[in-house]
Amino acid sequence: MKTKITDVAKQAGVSIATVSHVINGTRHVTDATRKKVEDAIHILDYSPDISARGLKTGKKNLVGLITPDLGNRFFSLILEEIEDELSLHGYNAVVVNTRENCNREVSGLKLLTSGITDGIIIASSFQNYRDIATYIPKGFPSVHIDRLPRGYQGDSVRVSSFSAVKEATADLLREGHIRIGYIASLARLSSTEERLQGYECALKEAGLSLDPALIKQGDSHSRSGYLCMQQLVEEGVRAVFISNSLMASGALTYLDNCGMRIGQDIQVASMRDYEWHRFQRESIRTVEQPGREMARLAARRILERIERPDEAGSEILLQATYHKEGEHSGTDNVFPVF
Amino acid sequence: MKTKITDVAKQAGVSIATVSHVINGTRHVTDATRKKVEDAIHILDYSPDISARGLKTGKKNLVGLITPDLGNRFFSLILEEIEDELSLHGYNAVVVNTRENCNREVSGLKLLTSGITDGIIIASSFQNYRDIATYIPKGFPSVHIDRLPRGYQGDSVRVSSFSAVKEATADLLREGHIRIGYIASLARLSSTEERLQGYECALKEAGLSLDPALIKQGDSHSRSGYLCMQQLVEEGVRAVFISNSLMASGALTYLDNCGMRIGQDIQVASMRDYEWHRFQRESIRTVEQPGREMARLAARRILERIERPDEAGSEILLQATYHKEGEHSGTDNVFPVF
DNA sequence: TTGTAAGCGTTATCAG
DNA sequence: CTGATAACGCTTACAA
Repeated sequence: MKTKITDVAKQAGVSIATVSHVINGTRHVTDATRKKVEDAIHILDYSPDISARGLKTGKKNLVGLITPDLGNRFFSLILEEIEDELSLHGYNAVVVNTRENCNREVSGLKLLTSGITDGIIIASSFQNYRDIATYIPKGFPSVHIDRLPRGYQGDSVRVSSFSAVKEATADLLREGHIRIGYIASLARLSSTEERLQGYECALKEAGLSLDPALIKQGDSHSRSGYLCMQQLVEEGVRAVFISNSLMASGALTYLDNCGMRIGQDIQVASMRDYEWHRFQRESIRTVEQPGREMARLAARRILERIERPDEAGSEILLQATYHKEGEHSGTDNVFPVF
Repeated sequence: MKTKITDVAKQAGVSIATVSHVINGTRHVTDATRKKVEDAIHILDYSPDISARGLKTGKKNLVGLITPDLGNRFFSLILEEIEDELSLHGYNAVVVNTRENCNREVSGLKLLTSGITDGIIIASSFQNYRDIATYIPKGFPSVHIDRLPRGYQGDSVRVSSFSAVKEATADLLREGHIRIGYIASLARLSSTEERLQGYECALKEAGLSLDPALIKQGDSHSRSGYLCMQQLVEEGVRAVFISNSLMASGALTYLDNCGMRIGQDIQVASMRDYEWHRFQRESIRTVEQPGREMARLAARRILERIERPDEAGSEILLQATYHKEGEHSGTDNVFPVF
């Protein structure tokens, strides 16, 4: 049996109110009684039931985080950054990992919105907001991060990669590549769509038409990067854009395996979601996302919303940046994250 | 304002007891009233406050997970496996990421043991159990995984690498290597200690004395793997054992950078905590941990303990296995996890 | 300076 | 078959 506040009160010979007040420092008590209470707490190893406290006060000092893939360094990095920012303000964070599975996302959502947290930060796997809207109580503090389900109106923080991807593609075109392969990430995500549009727009402006055979649909994991790259090489492609780092890892593995030299036999451009040594060591052009900044902003935003739930939400939009080889930011980190 | 059970009762024109009972299917109601209640729930978008429910019932259907490093694929893999097993039994999982920081571990422990979960699974960063014992209420269902703080007596699941590491080291010795480098992981962990003992034991049995200069202390991250490997190479070492995969990644990066060929210029043996393509493609000997199995067992054990809190806890001990090059298990996965 | 008691949103035990 | 009501462990007026 876990000890409760009444046990402490009995042990200390005071009322439960007094115990509560010394714990929370919420009114003055004499040094003598304070000591008695503190001793009792120590003897009984008491710690308050935060669930009961939350029920009474409506405050939990906890924010929930729903992330699609903790095995992806991009998201675990975001998680770490959010944790840091929240703990600066006395909040804890708990995570639910959905693995891009919509059912798991729904059950995580139900869990985190039904009384244990003050608010949530979510990177949703859903394409349309209406499919999850039911599970987020109206007015419940929440900010969407990285991905924006269609139709969502409230708080969000994301980074636009459109311009940077377009620039990267244009750069490859400028060097004379006509047939540029594209490895796309999970189809239903807003980020996926936007990056692809950057690619398409660059082609269009160069007066080229889209070749569907050069656009391969991956699933954001390294395995699909490998397979898509294989197909593209068989198509005879000599330049490629890869729309996330995990798939880039798989793609590079394929190129290694078949002996193609990056920067020589084939030109590679890729999203760079996090520090990774191969990006430093090889001739890879990258589109960098300010992931940490996005995370910080999301954390601050959820805290604002928890404090002022009635204010209207809004979107924060950051920009990704294009880097030619050797121009990576954060080059102090030449070590693989992995 | 979140809708509560009284709102639903009012809307449906029944008592709150009835609402509760249709939600939980805990007594018979006529189809007519059931319908009224269900409609009301739907209209109002009601979902029960699990915190209040937990307060009343003492059941949360939630287990907390405390993990030291979600950026390490070893742990995110364990997390995924635990999630799967728990959800099979109707439980959810929430994670707290400590990043090997003892303060964060303590605050996570306080959070998860004080009313929101039914039990916890923890991979602790503490060396001695007494330093966290205060924060785990006596009798609170908990199982330790992967690492065993000194003095802990209850439920735990871990894998012993002693024999396998010894075997790996002996193998290198057998091939004529006398000066075998060792890159150790975080010093305070039981797993670190045990692996090092495997190495030392092999040397001793070969009649060799320990050379402290060949044992480098890392911190379990890839960066330290890089640096330690650099030092060892400067020591003139031509064979090395690396005691976790993350550090192996860093170490291999160093070897790449200075042009040393693995399996030729230097022999590498390493813990293999998860599937990783370089282990498949290069001449690296590995000591494999059954991480997924460990996770499954831990999940089942915590469920048992939640159901029967009074039974005595016990230790489950798995064995790591030594593999020479090309003998890796799970070779269907030739893709990098990363 | 301290204690009593109401109430947070549920479930469960009674009656009806 | 359904409705009042006590209780879960806590915080917080309100009293003393």
